[in-house]
Amino acid sequence: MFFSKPTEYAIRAIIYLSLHASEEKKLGLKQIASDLGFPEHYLGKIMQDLAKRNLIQSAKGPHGGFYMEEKDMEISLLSLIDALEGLQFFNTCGLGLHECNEEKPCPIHKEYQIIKGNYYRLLSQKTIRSMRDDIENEIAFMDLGHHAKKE
Amino acid sequence: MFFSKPTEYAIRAIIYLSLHASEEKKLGLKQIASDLGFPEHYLGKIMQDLAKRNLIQSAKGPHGGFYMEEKDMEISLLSLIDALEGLQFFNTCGLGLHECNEEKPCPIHKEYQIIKGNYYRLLSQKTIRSMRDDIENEIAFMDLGHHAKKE
DNA sequence: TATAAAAAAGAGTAAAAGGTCTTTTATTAT
DNA sequence: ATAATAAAAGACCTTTTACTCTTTTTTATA
Repeated sequence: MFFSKPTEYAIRAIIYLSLHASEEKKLGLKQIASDLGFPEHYLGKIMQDLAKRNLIQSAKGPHGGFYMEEKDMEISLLSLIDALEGLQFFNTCGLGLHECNEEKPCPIHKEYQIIKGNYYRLLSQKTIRSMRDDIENEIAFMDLGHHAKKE
Repeated sequence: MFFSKPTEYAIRAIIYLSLHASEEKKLGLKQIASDLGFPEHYLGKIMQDLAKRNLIQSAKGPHGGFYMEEKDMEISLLSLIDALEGLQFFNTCGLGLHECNEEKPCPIHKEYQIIKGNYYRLLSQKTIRSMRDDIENEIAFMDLGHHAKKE
């Protein structure tokens, strides 16, 4: 994929929160990790990080857990990725060359720039809210697969 | 970047060979590694692997080294990557979901498929020969940067 | 005000990726 | 035949990434 495991976990956990949690119904780490099939304590640190950066909300103690405020849902995938691992990817040559630019382009420079541009656009257009809405309207899906809990 | 270090080293070394080596003028590992600034023995294994797969030619002993035959230059970046690390990338969901397909697309599925398709096309169109020609015609460049040897 | 619930924090472990060093094998030229 | 050259092979080391286990802190509520 394009980004690291922690970033993948963060993105999927955030989308999950946006769908199933609220200030009135916080979700505990244990439940999120088991529902998504992620390693609990590892996800714990990632959630901590997200909370510290104020990208999600957290509350300690009984009936505590994680949730998102409406404002948190405005964030785009791009900003999320930027916050978590930076956007160096978009400044990197497709063949790994250090000296590659418009004046001295590598053999795939032009086309690769366009592809990165399209990906950049995609990531900046998709907000947590827009993805949540698509899932709620069954335009998009995020199956839990074999991790889904019985009803 | 999109692929692993070994694949990056392989691609750049192959392009370098296509430009500077031939059956009459083989290049030794030492020179290739120092010219490109890659770790010598690590590159050695990668070259071994390429030779074993018959993607480049190698000869032991005095005046031995690596080179490419004209036929070797027909290979595309896509086939190279396929040979070195496989193409799972192109079958992977943009959000890491296991269950993501046309029927149950993830929230970025459609756009991501298009981007992957464009990247796939780029990689299959660029052959070693086409890239070598572009560099020889100064349409493209592959600077050695500070690794370049003095003339 | 004690207790239990839950996140926060920290230290340690495991696996994968990337890289080094040494020995062996094949080839060429003397 | 021998010596030199260069790739092939193998064992090992280092760093980074991914993950686990334990302890501490905060907070709601009985």
